[in-house]
Amino acid sequence: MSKRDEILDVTEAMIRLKGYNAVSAREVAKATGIKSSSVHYYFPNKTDMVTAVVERYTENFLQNLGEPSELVNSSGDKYSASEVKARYIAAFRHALIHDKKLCLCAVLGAESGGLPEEVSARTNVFFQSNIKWLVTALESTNDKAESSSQSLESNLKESLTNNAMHILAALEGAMIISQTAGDLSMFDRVANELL
Amino acid sequence: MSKRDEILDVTEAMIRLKGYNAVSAREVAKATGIKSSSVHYYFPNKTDMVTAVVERYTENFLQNLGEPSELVNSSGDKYSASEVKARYIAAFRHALIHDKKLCLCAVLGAESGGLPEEVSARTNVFFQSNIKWLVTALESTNDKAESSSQSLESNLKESLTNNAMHILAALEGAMIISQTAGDLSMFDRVANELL
DNA sequence: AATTGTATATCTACCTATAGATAGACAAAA
DNA sequence: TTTTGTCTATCTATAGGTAGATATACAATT
Repeated sequence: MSKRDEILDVTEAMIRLKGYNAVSAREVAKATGIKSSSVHYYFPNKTDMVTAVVERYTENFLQNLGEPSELVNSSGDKYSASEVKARYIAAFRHALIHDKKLCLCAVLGAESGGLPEEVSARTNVFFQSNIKWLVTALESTNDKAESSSQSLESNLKESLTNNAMHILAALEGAMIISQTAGDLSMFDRVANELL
Repeated sequence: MSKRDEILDVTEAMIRLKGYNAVSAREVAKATGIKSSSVHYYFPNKTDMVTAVVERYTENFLQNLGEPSELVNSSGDKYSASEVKARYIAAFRHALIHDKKLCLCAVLGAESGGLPEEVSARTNVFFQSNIKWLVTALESTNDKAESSSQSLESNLKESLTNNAMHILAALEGAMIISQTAGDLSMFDRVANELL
């Protein structure tokens, strides 16, 4: 792996644990075996560095979710709404249980009032593209009645969007609360309510 | 108001905007019209100061919610589950819309891996007492079937707890996402899904 | 083959600003 | 005359960032 990628890895991990302002170039440098001035060789300033981290995180996250249109289960059938949600939940669950860290954008979003604009803008892109993914994936299922009460065509998309926002919000919140409580099972209890 | 309370107010507001590590004694001092050494007169160190902020925030929040047993509507009837949830949502809505800030504990929870233990412990107390409040308030309503599918007595409480965690998580997440998006209406769209 | 040039990646050394905190003077109030 | 609240002055550590030396590798030039 390139040194640049190592730097991005370490920076991402540190932010996901402690937040933007708790991460310094010196710490990142120490963890990657170089000096802080060498970190500045790759990323002239902290804003650039964290912007790159958020962009990479968002790309990887969406790539891991896959194209909403290509979601088919083992029988080759289109996903049901429940299957879409389960797949989506699994992505967040992996971040929390496997990485033992929060979602990068939950952390940055919580600090967003004090971040460089470039960083908070990228954080928002993560949220918006997640909502879009969920809406698209849920739209292409058959059991559309699942999502809400309305059935007028014009309200269906809005209703799915509300549902998508709700799912994203609940998962981000559940990660924060269960991590703070030191009780990761709490995440699953919330996630089960969403299916 | 006492200088001590002014300091707590300013510190709380700053953390809710930018996070723990973006707040300094000097900034707090400037905003309260004193010098940073005078801040240390009231709070020997930052951990003490923020611990006091979180404790006060939690007390005020619970006090504002009121005793779960005393929740009665204008007709003098016990609250329905929907009314309990609406009341709970209103407390978070006030923080976001009126104060124009996130929930203190959403911010601190997101940074919890890098906080002094005293602070993260108090943050967890906020979450746990909120869950307890919600469970108690929902328990004392009549329409218990609302919350989930199980009906065995032993599972009822667990089911209510899951529901409470879910509501808390969704509200905390919704605050973060809508604040980052600069679109506070998103909060209401998520909140409506919870009723 | 030896030499030179250039890009890449790293270092040491340093600068300025700020963070958290302390010591001790001073003034007003109780 | 002790307590309360504030100040000035200062310390040490760290943050973010820059300048400029150095080393290495690879290519082009003679």
